[in-house]
Amino acid sequence: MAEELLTVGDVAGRSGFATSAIRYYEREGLVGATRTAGGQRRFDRSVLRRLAFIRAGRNVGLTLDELRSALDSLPDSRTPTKADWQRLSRQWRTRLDDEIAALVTLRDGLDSCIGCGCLSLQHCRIQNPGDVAAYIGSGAVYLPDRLTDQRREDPAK
Amino acid sequence: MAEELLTVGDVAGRSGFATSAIRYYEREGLVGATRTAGGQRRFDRSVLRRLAFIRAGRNVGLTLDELRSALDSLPDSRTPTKADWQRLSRQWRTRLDDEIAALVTLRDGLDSCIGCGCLSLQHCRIQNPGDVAAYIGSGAVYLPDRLTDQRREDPAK
DNA sequence: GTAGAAGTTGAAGCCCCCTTTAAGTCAAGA
DNA sequence: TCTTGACTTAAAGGGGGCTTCAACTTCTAC
Repeated sequence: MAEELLTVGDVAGRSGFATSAIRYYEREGLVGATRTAGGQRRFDRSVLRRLAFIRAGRNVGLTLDELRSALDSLPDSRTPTKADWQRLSRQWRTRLDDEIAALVTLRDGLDSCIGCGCLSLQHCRIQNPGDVAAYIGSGAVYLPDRLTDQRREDPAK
Repeated sequence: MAEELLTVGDVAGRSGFATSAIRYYEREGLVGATRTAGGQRRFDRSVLRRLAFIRAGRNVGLTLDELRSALDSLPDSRTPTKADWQRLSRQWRTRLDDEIAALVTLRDGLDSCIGCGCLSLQHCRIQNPGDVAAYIGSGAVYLPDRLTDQRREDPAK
């Protein structure tokens, strides 16, 4: 018997993403799908791993663009191995380290602000955390709201 | 002679905010302004301190709603003192501590993920950082892009 | 064969925080 | 007085990441 394929609904149920999100990811080229004769999407199980990667990456603060690039770097010719996934997620560690360092710098600056109460536009470190910005670099960096929004949408509703 | 009042352009030059942002903040009730007979805004110098507070707060990740609430808690009857500003910004310290703790938890989870390469939807800690979400609470929490976007817009352009 | 659940599309909407644009009005120096 | 730069407004736009809607079509269990 052939491999069983999954519908969007199946994928939604197993991944925790809404069907609309999964369709959006397909449109955006983050996941692939075949079609039935009638035009409905059918997904290989391997999409679940990609979606797991996407969810984890979003939690770390990566944009869909970055995730697409990362996923595009996976080999076409063979099923990605554990080592492939490790290679991609290892970079996140650095990213988180940088974000943490940025926040610590900001907090330390804030401490001195609280002490002086100045909020000076010229001097206050919380006003001008240039070193923080430089540390972080130019990419979009943020602690994702997703983190505060962990309740997965109910697929039964 | 009476106190000199500032135009939006003056305020923009001194605060580093764009004039459009300052007008927006006035519409949203974060800062006040009087009007000339001709309908132009005139700002008291005290607006600069409020804007400094707003910029710092945005850097820490507060929304304009939260900043409005904070600013509304300042006494109407007298000029806010250093102690008033300190009271408000002291809360940010806790907030940053929480954000840092959340990121550290996430990073530690990621370490184990890199180790196992699983990205399991059921088990992976980076997939389900429920403890992190619980720690942070329900408010919107994020490391603002603003931090990565520190170059102030040129008021002369 | 058919009901009804689940799938399809494109377009529009949302949220937050502003920026941009268009079409004009005001203020201040020469 | 006149010129010119700065100001005014309402309305629309943008970006990221989806969600929602309307109006169908397809699939599957009975």
